[in-house]
Order: sequence, then structure tokens, then C-alpha cells
Amino acid sequence: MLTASHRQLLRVISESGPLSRTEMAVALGLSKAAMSGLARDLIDLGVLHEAGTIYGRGRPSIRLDLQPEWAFFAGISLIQDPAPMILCDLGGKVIAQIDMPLSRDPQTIARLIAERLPDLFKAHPHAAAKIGGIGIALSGFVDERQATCIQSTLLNWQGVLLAQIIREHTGIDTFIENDAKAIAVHEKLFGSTRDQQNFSVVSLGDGIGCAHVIDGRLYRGNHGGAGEIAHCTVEPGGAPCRCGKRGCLDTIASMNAIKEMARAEGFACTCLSDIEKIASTGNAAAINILHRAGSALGLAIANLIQMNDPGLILITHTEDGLQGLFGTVMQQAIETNVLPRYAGQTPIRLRRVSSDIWARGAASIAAHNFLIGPNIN
Amino acid sequence: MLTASHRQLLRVISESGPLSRTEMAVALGLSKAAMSGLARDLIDLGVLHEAGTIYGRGRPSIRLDLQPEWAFFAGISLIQDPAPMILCDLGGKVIAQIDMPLSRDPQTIARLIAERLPDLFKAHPHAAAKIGGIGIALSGFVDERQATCIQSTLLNWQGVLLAQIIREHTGIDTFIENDAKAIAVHEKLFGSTRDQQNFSVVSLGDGIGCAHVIDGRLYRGNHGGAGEIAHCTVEPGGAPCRCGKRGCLDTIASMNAIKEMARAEGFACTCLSDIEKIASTGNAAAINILHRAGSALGLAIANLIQMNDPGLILITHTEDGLQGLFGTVMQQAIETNVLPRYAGQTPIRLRRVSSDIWARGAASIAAHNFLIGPNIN
DNA sequence: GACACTAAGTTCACAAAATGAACAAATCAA
DNA sequence: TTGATTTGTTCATTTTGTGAACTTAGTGTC
Repeated sequence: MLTASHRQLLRVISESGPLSRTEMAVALGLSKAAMSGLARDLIDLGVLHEAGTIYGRGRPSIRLDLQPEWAFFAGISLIQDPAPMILCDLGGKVIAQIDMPLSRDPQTIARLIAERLPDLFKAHPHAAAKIGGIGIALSGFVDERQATCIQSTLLNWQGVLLAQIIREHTGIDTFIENDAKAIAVHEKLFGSTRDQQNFSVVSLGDGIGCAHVIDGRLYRGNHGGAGEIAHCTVEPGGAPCRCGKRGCLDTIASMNAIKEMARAEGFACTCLSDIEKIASTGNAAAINILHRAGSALGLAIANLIQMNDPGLILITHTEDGLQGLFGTVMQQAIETNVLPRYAGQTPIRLRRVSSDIWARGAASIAAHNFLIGPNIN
Repeated sequence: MLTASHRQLLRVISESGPLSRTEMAVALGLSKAAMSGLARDLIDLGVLHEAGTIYGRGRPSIRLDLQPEWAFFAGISLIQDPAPMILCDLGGKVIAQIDMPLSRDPQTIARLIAERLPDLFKAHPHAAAKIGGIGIALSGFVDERQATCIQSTLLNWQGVLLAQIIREHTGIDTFIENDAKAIAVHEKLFGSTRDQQNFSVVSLGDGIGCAHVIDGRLYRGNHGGAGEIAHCTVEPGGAPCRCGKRGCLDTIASMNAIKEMARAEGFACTCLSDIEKIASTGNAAAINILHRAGSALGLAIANLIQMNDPGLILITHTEDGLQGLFGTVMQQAIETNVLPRYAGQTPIRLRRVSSDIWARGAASIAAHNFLIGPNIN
């Protein structure tokens, strides 16, 4: 089996991509001798493979990387209907994708997953035997063992042992996680922030999600609630939110809220771009909606930067139109509300993502547990 | 010398107080056999001593604890004039306290410290030989090696290698840290939050400081700026702050700001209690100042809770009067701006501290580096 | 007070993990 | 072709930790 040193090595490779044995030895603080043995173990197991040779002065160095086909992971997003189900390899590449009907009943969900799994493996029969785990992304609070959904308003759950139920139905190791936190783990493991030790992800879907990676690990907070930026108050005494309090960011800057405010103004729009278009014609109401939303989101992100000084903010969005007024005002609001000393010091990276991002995040949760181990000290 | 296992053991003891060898073995995940050896090493070195016996069924367990006289630490606060200098032992107990004149010149500071050290040791000559380090608390940004002051507005510094300069003058290992972060380390090492893995400290002195402990370690942020809550915007477009932006918490809720606003109203007051007294007579202007300040601070803390879900918020204050209107409004504002699901889930602990808290924090920085090692991965 | 019972802590032979130094391998530069 | 240079392996040795048996120091009971 894998020792702690093997796990550490896998973590380093997952962070810093293909590395030579010597580089790994330095990164782990081990001798070349120890490294040699660890690498052989993992190559013999089929986890690592030699991927390219770097020529320089002296003996060329052989870069080792993860063998993508060593293990596969299923990821399911329970925040969409139908619920996307994807299969990805150890490199994070999606190799199959299907849908399943969304249910709110844990037993039904588990049964549906078990039923649909064979379809996911249809084109990749070799992957079935090498399945490393199932990951589930959902909206709500999850315990630190990534097994129990403590509470979910959307699914109307309270203390649901979802991971175990799915494990019983499928016989496969299963982990669940909050949607935004799943995206953060995805970005850390497979995305553009692999080598960042401290960053925050803000995910703009229908709602606003946020999660922090601190010291290279997902920070879940003491009750699993870190990153609940959507319910930060940005307009004290503002409009009531479905959470029960007032002036939450969610009521002003989420795509749902923006669209609802636009509909209330009588605009026919189904996406952000529609409203941006109307605003670009000079319509005051549309401009106002977008301006207010952008300022609010920017203020919240600025406060996040002040509070946590992350190395990077990654904003993932599933809608087009972030180059418009909303996005521009947001970026300005960040600039004006961050300590001048900091302004521009924290890169803000915008990335348009497809709506399978949550399923991919879910699969990443499974991959993380399989490869590096649970996210616990 | 001390191995990594010894350090881990010291960390556990510093967190969980006196423990028996068996308890330590469990806490470290080691065998009783390995534990036995580690404990003997540290007892022979004089770091640990047997402190009391617990009788139960079976052989009594002997609790081991740090030997407070094993090492001593000097702490100096550069945020006050005169600058307090304290000497404390490994248990965090202050055994001597003197003042030194505050200077803004690094060389002068180092010289003054070297000159005053003998006075600090006067009543404790045995401590001089056992000095484990010097810690300095200052207002500003410090690098992750706790050696260089990257920037300090108060001291008008930029890139000052203070630790090294003091080391050269005194021959003693020296570390510097931001004031609020020093308090956080103090509370983690010696205070009431020793066993908490995730908490934030909000320190109300003349200004507002804040620092986070995450996964048991001080989280400094990517540029050493984590916890800059004082310059979170709470009133967008509000009054200009000396930092260059507008509506910062610092302009509304710091003791300096409160007193200034009170003076602008023509009140003769030198401390919070004075204004509280005036407000308690029904004076609208005084009530307004305190209400506005309390709401703003409460809002910022609520946003901190939403953002980071800490296990505890410790508010340290050097002034009396936190039981009055300001404190009450603050607590209410926290409650109303936190997700109802969370409300009351995050304990808010208020603690009146004396003004030597920063010097004590500074000494704790030295103690932490000496005992557990640098705060780096 | 003798005896069993319980749990803490120690000892010791052994296993696992990492090291350091010598060495083999694979290239570039002259 | 030769030397320089750097990667990676091998192996004897050291360091670190384990498991099982053992010692120790008490409590509880008859």
C-alpha cells in the first residue's frame, strides 16, 4: 500500500506537474536514494510513468508524471436538472458524459447512479475495473469527512448520510462536497491554479459560491461553512433574502437575482448577455441593475481580499457577458475597495466554464481522496 | 537537537496542556514505545517535567508539562510610546517589565534594546543565559520569515531588515510580526484559545487589528496581509481614510475614530467609557456615534464569519466600556448579519486586556519560533 | 491484608524508512 | 575522444518507530 511518503509525492506531482526524480527529492526534502525507491514503487504500481526527457548539461533528466489511465472517477452534480454525470481520468480529462434525472430522495439518487453507471462505462469498459471513487457536488453544508450532508435548503435535507447510501448501492467509495468547494478542489488538482498555495474561487452560476484554498488545502471552516460569501451583507437593511436576513449579496448580484430584477422591469431576457445588450442601448433601468450587482460583487470580493489576502481570485462563470458593464463595474469596485497598497497585487482571473464544471468538481473530490487522501489533518 | 517528532510533541503539549505519555502517544499517532523515548529525551533536556499524577483504575498516569524555566523570551511592542519591554517564561508568564523610548530608526531601536536588556534581566539573572529569543510587534506588513518589515505607515518603513539588525546588536535570535498577528499567536500558544484549531482575533486598540488562526497555525496571507479588516469598506463612498480609500471600518469604529468624532461634537472625553456615559444620559449625538461604530464593527465581523466560518471570534480590547451601547450594538449587528443557520454557532468572546498585550504577543512570536519552529510549511 | 484486576510506562529485538557515499549512465563541450 | 556535468541507482549504515512481553503502581474486593 501507499505510505505517507508516497502520498506526499503524489501531492507534489499533482501540484507541480511532471518532475524529475531529483526535483521531487528536493521538493520533498528527501535524499535522491529515498526518492529513487519511492519512484520505482509508484512506477511498478502503474501510478507514474516516464513522460519525456529533458536534455541539458549532464545526464538528461526523465520527467515522471501521473499515468492518467491508472484510475477513473465518476462525478455527479446534484445542483442541476437533469443531473450531469461524468467520467474522468487521473489527469482530469472528461472521457464520458451522460445525464440522469434529478431526485431529492437519497435512496432514489443512489439507485439512479447505480443504474446509470454502466452507461457511463459503455465506451470505456477498461475504466470500470479501475474506478477509484464517486464524487457528488451539491448545494449545502457537508461534514468534514465529506460523507454527510448536514443541511441543504435546495434539496431539503438535514443530516443525510448520502455517501454511505451510494456506497451501499454501488460498492464504490463515495465522497460528497459543497458545489463551490468542489470547484476549488478541481482547480487545485487539475485547473490553472495547481501551483497556487492560497487562492479563492468565486463561482457564478445561478447563485454565488465561494471557497478558499489555504496552504494548498481546501479550507472548509469550522462548520463546513467557509466561503458563504453569498450571504454576506452588502446592503444593510436591504431586501429580504430567502435565507432569512436582509441585504445579502445573493439578492443583488446572483444571476438569478439579476434576471429577476430585469424581469420585474419588464425586460424579456434569459441570460446576462440579453440584459447587457439592453444596457448598452442606454436603458437606465438595465444599467442600474448591472451597476448595482457589479458594485456589490466587487465590494464583497474586495472585502474577501482584505480579510484573507489570497494569492489569486478565480471567478468562474457559466454565462457569457462578463466582459460587459457588470464585469467592468465589478473589477472597478474591487480596485476601489482594496487597500491602495494591495490594488492590483491580487490577480483577478475570470474564466468562462461550461455547466459540467460541478460534475467535474465532484469527480475531483473523488480523485483527491483517492490520490492524496482525505482533506483532514 | 530536536527532531521533527520532538517538535510535534511540543506543539501538542502547547495546545493541550499537561498530558500523560499515553495520551501524547495517541495524539501523535505513535506507539507507547516511541513516546517513551521522546519523553525521556525532552525530560533529560529539561524541556518537560512531570507535573502531577492522576489516579484512576490501574497504574496512575503522570502528566508531563513544559518546564516554564527552560527558556525565556523578550517581547517589545513598537506600537506604543514608550515602548513596553517584557520578559516572559515558557509558560507565557510575565516576570519582568520595563519601558524603552520609542524610535523610528531601526539602528536606534536595536541599540536601545541591547542597552535595556540587562535591566530586564536584573531581577532574574538566571534567565539571561536561557534567553530563547526576542520578539517585536509592530504595525505594518511583515514577510513570511518574520524577519523583514515590508511596509509600515506608522513607522514610515519600507523593507527594513529589523530582525537581523537587532540580532547583530544583541546576539539573540529575533523575530518580528504584525501586532494583531502577534496577539493571535499569543492566544494560540498561551491564551484561552490554545485548543482551538480555527479562530480569529479582533483586537481593539487605538485602531482595529485582526488575525486568523487556521488549522492551528497563523495564516499570514499571500502578502502577509490577511486580517486587514480595518480597511474593509463598510460604508461605500463614505469618509476618506488615511489609507487612501473611503468608508473603511477604521474611519468609523476604531477607538481613535470614535474619540475623534466625539471631540468633533464637542464632548470632553479621553476614553470610550466617557462617551458611553454621555450616551447613557440620552445624548443623541453620542448615541449616534456609538451606534454607527457598533453596527459597522458588527457587520465586518459578521462578514468575517460568513467568509471564513471560524470556530471562535476573540475580541480583545484595551478600553473599558465594551458592555455599553457600542458593544451591545456590535453583538446585535453580528447576529443580524450572520446566516440564521449560523447565528450563535460562532462564539464571540470579549476580553479586556492590558496594554502590555502587544509586548506579550511579541514574546509569544519568539516563543513559537523557539518551541515549535517557524510558521512555514 | 492478600489477591486479582487494571492501566501506565519501559524494555528489547526487530522492521521500516531514510541517509551518505560510491558508482553507473547519459549527455554536452571542447 | 576525452573531460565535465548532472541524473539516477546501489548498498551498507543510521535513524525512527513497532509489537509484544514485562514491570510498576495503583484500585477494588473479599
